[in-house]
Amino acid sequence: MFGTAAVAIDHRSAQPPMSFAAQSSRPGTQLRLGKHRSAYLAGDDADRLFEVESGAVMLYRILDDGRRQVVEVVFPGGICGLASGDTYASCCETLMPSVLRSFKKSEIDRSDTLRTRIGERLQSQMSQMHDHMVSLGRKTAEERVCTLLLRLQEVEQVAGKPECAVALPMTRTEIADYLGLTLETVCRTLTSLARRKLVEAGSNKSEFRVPNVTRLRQAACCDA
Amino acid sequence: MFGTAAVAIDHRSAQPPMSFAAQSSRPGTQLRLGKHRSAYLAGDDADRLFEVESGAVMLYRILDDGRRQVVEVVFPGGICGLASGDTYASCCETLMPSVLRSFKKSEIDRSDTLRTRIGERLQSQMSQMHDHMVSLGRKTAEERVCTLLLRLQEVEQVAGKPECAVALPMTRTEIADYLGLTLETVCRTLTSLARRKLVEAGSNKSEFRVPNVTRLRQAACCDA
DNA sequence: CGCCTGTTTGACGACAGTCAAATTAGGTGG
DNA sequence: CCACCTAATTTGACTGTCGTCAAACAGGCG
Repeated sequence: MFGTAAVAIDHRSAQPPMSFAAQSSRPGTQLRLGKHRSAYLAGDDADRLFEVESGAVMLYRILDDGRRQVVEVVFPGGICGLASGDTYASCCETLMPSVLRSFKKSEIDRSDTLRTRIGERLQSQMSQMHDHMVSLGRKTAEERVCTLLLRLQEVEQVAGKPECAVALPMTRTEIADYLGLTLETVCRTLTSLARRKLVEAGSNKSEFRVPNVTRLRQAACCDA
Repeated sequence: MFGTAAVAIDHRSAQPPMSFAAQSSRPGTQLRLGKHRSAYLAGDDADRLFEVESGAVMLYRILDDGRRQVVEVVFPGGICGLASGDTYASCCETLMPSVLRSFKKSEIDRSDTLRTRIGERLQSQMSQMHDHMVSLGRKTAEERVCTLLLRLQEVEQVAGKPECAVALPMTRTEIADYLGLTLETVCRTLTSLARRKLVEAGSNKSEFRVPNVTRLRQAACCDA
């Protein structure tokens, strides 16, 4: 279903200007991708690991009948490209123009620093995956959407944007496939949240303001 | 909600006889636990990592209102006890009498071999978590149950039991909390599978035979 | 034997999915 | 700049799967 033919995909698409600190001094090679580009597809030879430097990517799997589940959304600092076999089990696609740093498996085996760094990152990603499984298994549609909004808000805070605006760097379909819902349910839920002033629609369809984080947190049923 | 008081829990309960190869030569300390015992609880000081040597454990989180989600089921060879903060975010409980090997964080930092070994394990666990998120987000009740049965069957195969019998080392409630369903739905689904001869009830309520793995795989909608 | 826990089955309801149509946004070319 | 086209989003009506509530049943142990 996902052949290695896909490797041909666009490893140097048109790219907005971006600058990064200390990028030349780091190991690995940089990979700049436009919006909605694949870094790799399920079935590709899993010879590389990636660190997201800027932007965001999603990892997803697709069932034979077309159902899709986004299993991870990875922001700067996060790792993707892990595989237990010798091919990737998931596809990796950018949500926005992104820069990835790619490391050969052999390169990693040789570097202690790299392995340690990756190990640390994986711990926090595992924890986030656990959170997300709670969402998928036990939360209502509204709670899932609120949980995602809070997560995105947190990411922006960390990135140094202290505003209460939250950018949704995903289409409704992508959100739905991440939250285990349909796009219609995501729409309805966002509308409902807006009607009840838990969020306020921004200028853009992919931007919201959160007037009261505490109230949103309650609606998300977050213990975290 | 989950205080460290719980540390008092039963770290030396009655134990059936078990023997392990080369256990004395390995680092870390052994922890023998009876059925339904906690190795740690959410909120406990996260100073240790565990490897399951025999038996099986589940990791779960509980929401304030009591909803529970089992986020991982870990079989021999698997790792648990990872934490991104300084306390565990999940609870770890045995599904059956089990032996864990526990390592101090400091012990791991000092050992390359240990870190490498753990890293490898984590890759396959991440992959299984991805699989499970597909179940939770996109599969029907029946597909989830079939997927779990297949997974358990695989585990038994690896453990060297080439029979077609599958032991369910979990109560219906635990299965439900793992699959994001209710125990009633799990019951009904198992009954339905049995009626349609996709599984055959064993002597024990917690044992099934799988007459035709291929048919079960189709019912599980597995691409893997 | 009786109690307790776990499992099974049934009746009913609700939350989210499906199907469909309307509306909006974004991008392209004249 | 505007018209047009396509993709994305929103909303509505209806359906179905699974959850809820409840009761019966089975098994293990004192």
